[in-house]
Amino acid sequence: MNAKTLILAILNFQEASGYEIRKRSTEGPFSYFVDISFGSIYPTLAKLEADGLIAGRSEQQDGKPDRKLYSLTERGRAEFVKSLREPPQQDQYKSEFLLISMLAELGTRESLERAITDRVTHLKSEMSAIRGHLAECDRASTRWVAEFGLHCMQADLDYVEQNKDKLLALAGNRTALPDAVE
Amino acid sequence: MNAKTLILAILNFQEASGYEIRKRSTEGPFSYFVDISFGSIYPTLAKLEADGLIAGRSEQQDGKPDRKLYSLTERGRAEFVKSLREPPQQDQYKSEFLLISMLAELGTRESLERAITDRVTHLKSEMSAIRGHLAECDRASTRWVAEFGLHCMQADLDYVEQNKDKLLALAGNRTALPDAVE
DNA sequence: TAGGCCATGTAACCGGTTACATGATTAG
DNA sequence: CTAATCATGTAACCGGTTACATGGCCTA
Repeated sequence: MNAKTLILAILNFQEASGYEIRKRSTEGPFSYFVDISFGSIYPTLAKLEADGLIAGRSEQQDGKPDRKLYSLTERGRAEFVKSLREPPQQDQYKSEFLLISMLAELGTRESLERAITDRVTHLKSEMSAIRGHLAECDRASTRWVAEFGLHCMQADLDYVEQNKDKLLALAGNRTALPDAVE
Repeated sequence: MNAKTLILAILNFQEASGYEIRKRSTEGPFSYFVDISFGSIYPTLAKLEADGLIAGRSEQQDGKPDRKLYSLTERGRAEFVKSLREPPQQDQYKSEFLLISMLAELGTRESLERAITDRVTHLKSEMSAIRGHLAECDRASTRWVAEFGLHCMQADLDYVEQNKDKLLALAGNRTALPDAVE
């Protein structure tokens, strides 16, 4: 999942500036499975425009800086649709929390407790953000994805809350440590 | 989650060569939340050795090429344990499948059907791999993580299987497309 | 005999992040 | 008066991947 695809996806919905693209990639319904920063947005926009996949127009605003609104060209839309129909890459999932959990014996009760409560609060806030998107949007496919997210995060939350004591009990338990994972 | 942390985590369990580290990062119990390639393992091992966090020794094998086994030094273990006790980064999750789903109207029935069945088979094979690790390992924390993975993947699977028809029904439905996500 | 596994390593490249530069306006 | 929001962009850097080089052994 690269900047190009994400930008094309956002522009497929509506015209937007680099700044708005960033906002949507961090706050909107896309935010829970992608994320990009300014440093990759602006150069990618320039490249996509040079390639003729998007077109930009400048807009003056009063009280605010000028901005450059980009929209998909016909070619851009065609190419994007085509790419969407190809088999997707597998999901990427990276979790430092799970690494810490897998080595819970090396942690302290405090460090583990903190990691767990942080995870729980973070999950809950993500879920309420998604509920917010859900309330504002009635596109069936966006709803499908949002419900998916809620369902999976709820499962995550349930497991962590129901099993946190087991994990906490392992803190500092050095005797359980060495073993061949082979 | 970088190469350094993962390598240290693997070596914390036991001495290993670069080649074994790669295997464990793609096949072992770590595989479902991390992944690295040779191109980052070998240079990182060299750097960690230069920094005195790990120590390598060469071993001759008959019928097989020599290999270099690395193990944690005292300093390496101390630094690793310390880093484990710091609050972890939030999980990273990237999914092209969800992007495709969010734009299901632009897909074809075939492209969506394929994406779904690929996801389902992939999830099932990951889950059976985890069940395999579970059968071979009795470290409580590793089991905790494995059960967590199974629980979350099952939730993913359930949602997809129970709701795939809704998604499929949207394929090619252009009329439902334009809308402001605002 | 072809392909896969064992095993280490390098070089080119790439896709991204972080930090910086700039500057007006608005809300607290 | 300070901080945040709006807005665009660049440069340095970094962490990784892909592909290549090398080569012996084993299995189908």
